[in-house]
Amino acid sequence: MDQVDRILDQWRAERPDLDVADMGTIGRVKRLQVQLGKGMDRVFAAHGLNAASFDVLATLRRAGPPYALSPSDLVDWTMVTSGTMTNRIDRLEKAGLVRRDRNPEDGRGFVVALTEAGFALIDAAVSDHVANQHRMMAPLTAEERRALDRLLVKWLAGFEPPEG
Amino acid sequence: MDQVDRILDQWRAERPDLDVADMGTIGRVKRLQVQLGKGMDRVFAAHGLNAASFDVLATLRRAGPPYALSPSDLVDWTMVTSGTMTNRIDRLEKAGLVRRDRNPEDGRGFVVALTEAGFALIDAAVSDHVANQHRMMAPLTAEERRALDRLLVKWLAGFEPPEG
DNA sequence: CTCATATATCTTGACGTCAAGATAAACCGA
DNA sequence: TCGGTTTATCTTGACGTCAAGATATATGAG
Repeated sequence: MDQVDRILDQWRAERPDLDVADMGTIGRVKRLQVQLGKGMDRVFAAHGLNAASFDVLATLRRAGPPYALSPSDLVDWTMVTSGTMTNRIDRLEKAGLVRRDRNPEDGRGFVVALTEAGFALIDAAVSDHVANQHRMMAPLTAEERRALDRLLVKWLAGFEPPEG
Repeated sequence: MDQVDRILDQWRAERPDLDVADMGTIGRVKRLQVQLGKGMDRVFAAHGLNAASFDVLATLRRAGPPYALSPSDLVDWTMVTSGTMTNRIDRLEKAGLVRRDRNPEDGRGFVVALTEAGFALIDAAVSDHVANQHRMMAPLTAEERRALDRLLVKWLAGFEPPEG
């Protein structure tokens, strides 16, 4: 009997006409996301980052050399709007973790590149981050994790059709 | 090969020392939450609500008669801070969907009560909401939904221990 | 009865986000 | 070459949220 069960019981008492089984599953996804977010924020904060700045630095890092992408590329990878990305880049630039260089191939735009400090910071942070994610999966066995991931892949495919 | 797989492939190429399987699962939870949130927002907007206002009205509605809770009770049910709840109540009060009545049992506080308009609105909205959630689960079979819910219950219990 | 402490709620200031629109440069057909 | 269209990026204004602290009332030990 967790908090979600208590909510469903209330609905069943007040609105017995509704089938709230799916509400429970979706509610648990929401609550898990909140808890996972808090857990990840702690690791980011230990490196002077937050989820937004980690997201950008990690995207640049895993893109490989020369660790530089246009703001549009970053928007495509990160599920945020262009206005949000402008803010994120502004903050990271002030912190000396990225640089804006004129895009030699398109005079309308820039490329955002990791600085040396940015590279060192994200490389250390992502190691801690992965260890932390591993700890947060502890309630599930290896087999359960595989089963869960398979179900999430199938569900997510209904919203973000896989390509290629 | 979905977007999460592409991200994991990048990490495996750039940082083969990291085991990123858990990152994939957690990333999928995040992306699902974003997609589910967008889907739910559309239904809320159709009733002139957003996720924040729906959350409060639904909590009051499912509490049963007299559809009134203290701000503290609302905070306990909704995973937000007291400051956030004050803002939410302010907006709902301006919209005429809830009322603040002095709490006869505790002069420090109030009870927040659904108005007639608030009751009618949330009762209609929640019916649409449940139907919408059902549609968003369409990618999974009934059996898969049960399996998924079971796994989420177990995982979430690691963060929010069940009581009673 | 009184005062120290606990509790309930609200206020303030800072973020991160989005939608919509502004700006500027590239591209392309005629 | 030139002007219209497309694209890349940034700006603006409005929200929702949180952390920390302020305010007001209740409670209880003496």
